[in-house]
Amino acid sequence: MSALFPIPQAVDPTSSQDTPHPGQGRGRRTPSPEELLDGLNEPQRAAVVHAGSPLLVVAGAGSGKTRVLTRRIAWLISERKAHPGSILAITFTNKAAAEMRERVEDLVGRRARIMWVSTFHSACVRILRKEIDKFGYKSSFSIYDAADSKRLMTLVLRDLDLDPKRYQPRAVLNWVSTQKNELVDEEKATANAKNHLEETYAEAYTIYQRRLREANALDFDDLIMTTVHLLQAFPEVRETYRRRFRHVLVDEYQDTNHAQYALVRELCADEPGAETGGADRVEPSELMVVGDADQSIYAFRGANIRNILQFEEDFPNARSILLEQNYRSTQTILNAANSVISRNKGRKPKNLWSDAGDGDKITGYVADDEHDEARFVSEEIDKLTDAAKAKPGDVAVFYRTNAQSRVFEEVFIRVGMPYKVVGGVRFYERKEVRDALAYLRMLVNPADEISLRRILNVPKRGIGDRAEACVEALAQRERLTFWDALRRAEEAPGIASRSLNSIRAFVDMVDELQSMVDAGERADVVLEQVLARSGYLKELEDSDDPQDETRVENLAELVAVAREFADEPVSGPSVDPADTDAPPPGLGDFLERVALVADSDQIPDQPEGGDDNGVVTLMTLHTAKGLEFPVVFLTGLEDGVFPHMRSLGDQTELEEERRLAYVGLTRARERLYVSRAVVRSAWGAPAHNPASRFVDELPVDLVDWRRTEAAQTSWNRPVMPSLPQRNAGGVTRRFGTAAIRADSAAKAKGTREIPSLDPGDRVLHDSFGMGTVVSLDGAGDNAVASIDFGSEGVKRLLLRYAPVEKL
DNA sequence: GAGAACTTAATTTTT
DNA sequence: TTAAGTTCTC
Repeated sequence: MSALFPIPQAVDPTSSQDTPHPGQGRGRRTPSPEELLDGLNEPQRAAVVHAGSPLLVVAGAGSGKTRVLTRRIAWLISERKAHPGSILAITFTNKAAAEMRERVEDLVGRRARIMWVSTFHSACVRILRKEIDKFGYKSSFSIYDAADSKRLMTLVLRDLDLDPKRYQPRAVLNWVSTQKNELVDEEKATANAKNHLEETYAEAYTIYQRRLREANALDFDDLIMTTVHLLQAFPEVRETYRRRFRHVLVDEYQDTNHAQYALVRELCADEPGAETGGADRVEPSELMVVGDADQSIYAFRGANIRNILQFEEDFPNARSILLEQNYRSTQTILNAANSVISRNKGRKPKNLWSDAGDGDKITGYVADDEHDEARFVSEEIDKLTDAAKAKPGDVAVFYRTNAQSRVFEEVFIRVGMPYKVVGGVRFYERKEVRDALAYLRMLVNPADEISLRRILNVPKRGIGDRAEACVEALAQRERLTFWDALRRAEEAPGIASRSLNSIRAFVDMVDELQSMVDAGERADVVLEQVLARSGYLKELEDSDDPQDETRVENLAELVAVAREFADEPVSGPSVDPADTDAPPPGLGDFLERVALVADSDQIPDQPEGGDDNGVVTLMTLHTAKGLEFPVVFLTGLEDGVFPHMRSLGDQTELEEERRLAYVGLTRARERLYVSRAVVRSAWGAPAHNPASRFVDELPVDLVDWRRTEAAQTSWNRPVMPSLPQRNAGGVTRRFGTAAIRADSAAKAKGTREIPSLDPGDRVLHDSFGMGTVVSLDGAGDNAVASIDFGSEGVKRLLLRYAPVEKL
């Protein structure tokens, strides 16, 4: 757990090409123009030197877009004399940001440090910390992650007395998130509501926002939306940032949502008429966006491919540059990827090519089950390492969902293969880590009710539900924050005197800790004091639950992370050197950093030669975006797994899955493996999945099948009246004891019965909410219903699996 | 108020 | 299968 933070370090092996003078990058270098263009092809050079109009770089996988971005920034500073502080570069992850900063620094020296290179979210936080007082927030606002948001929404829904079955926090939050990504605030959402469901959602949205505000907190989506609103509401603020950022560069533009697009526009768009044409008029900033529509894989969280497809319309007289030469993979791998992605409709044709030669064929393997598949992968890695063809650190294993990592872990542990799972149950989502952070957040921002109530009785200190409810009642009656109500708990009617004593002790402890924070104490010291004084650590240490041992270790790790942070030089990424009044990084800065880390920020840095052979990296396909590995295993290629079951009935979603496959295939440099399991256990019972359609889309002559389904013994194969059809939801369960068990379990639950539906019926779906049946196809197990879920759109659902209930 | 025992729901992807 | 949430019991 050492790479939780983007510690600047070259990871991409190709980065060495960009550091021709190692050790010399610290000073104030002035590279020659030739040096900055060295090794670039024509279109790449054009992108680096382009000046003036908005620029779209369509960068196919592995076409060197990161090089183009870093060289361009260096070019701006070095050749066009741009002030580094006038550059805003947006990347997808913190890690990518740190890498980019490092590489530019290698080219032009330390002055590059004051560029803003960050994610959208970090950049917005930075702006908001400075400006959000204009909206009545305090600059110490908390950032709520998904779990905090869910907790808060649960409270809101409870307050509204809504049936928790009908209105699940997740579903409501998804809806709210969509609104925010579209820059629809709670008032507009209320006005837009077209039916009862939307009215209810809008009401929840309104109260949710009110409580966020009372807690002086913003959720992830608020960070972007509020920044846009700020720039729109205060023209002088907007002018400040427009004048400041003369160069805006956005990476992964295909994954931006509407709010992010609007933010870019606020900063960069030319605006006829807004100014009177006087001397005050600010020339629009230079904008460059880089992306690849074929790698757009975040539509589910609001990303809008239209942003990249219609860039030329959005920004008149924009120029486009296409990068098609791939410097990463063999031609075999590229042909496979091209073949798959070409099945998507309505895409701009693009053909990646490489002069790296054909290389090895793709290796295919059909496993009996997921254990067999994992064993195959591990044995294959063994063979490669024994033959010195690869080191564990060269290898990545990809899968569609995090749950699939378990089998690989089991096998890898058994055979002693070093590995690291990226993502999954993340460090910062562990209970003990979240508890510790909740303490810290509530110290910095006592209005943060969610954090405060999370730890109010953790460890147990005799402040139970009863007492908590009394305090909350007091808070609501007196219009106090929960914390202020706690301080005046003796006024709460009906509160037990025993609870009152506990509350007093708690308040005293918090007061003491808060005075430490106010005194500017280091984050790690505060954290240690929190763990000690709250008794949290002691409770874990005294426990005989073996799980609690690892919890203690995780907390020690968190303290170490805090210490590392506190020891950082003052010019950390979140401190603006241009701000002379910027205080040294404190607890608040630490929490901010922690709130914005992503899975991909923890990808292990590959060792630079030496004896260390690195570790195999396991991750989801989504996390793999932007990375590359000499050896890639693409696993679980089964219809229902990948493409995921929920995408099978929907053309748009299926195309997104296909883009995901394209991303996965193009991560490989030399060797690519594709595998699937005939039988895979999914929540208890084994399921029999047909081959992924993406396998069929690979050119046959490119794949060398090490083992095929025909190699299975006959009793292992499905003996079914109708063999699995390649249709929407071609997922079949095998007959046999397991299937019977699954069926009886389903019956016992009473929800897995296939509902008999007719067009016009009203239904309730677990995540889409209420809908109306439009039409039905098929019968029995294969029955598929088209259901209109209003704002969620019309979905085709396989009734056998879809969590729908007839109303 | 706390812990045990039970039920139930969820399994897509994440800044 | 597992985790999280709810109810029950002391």
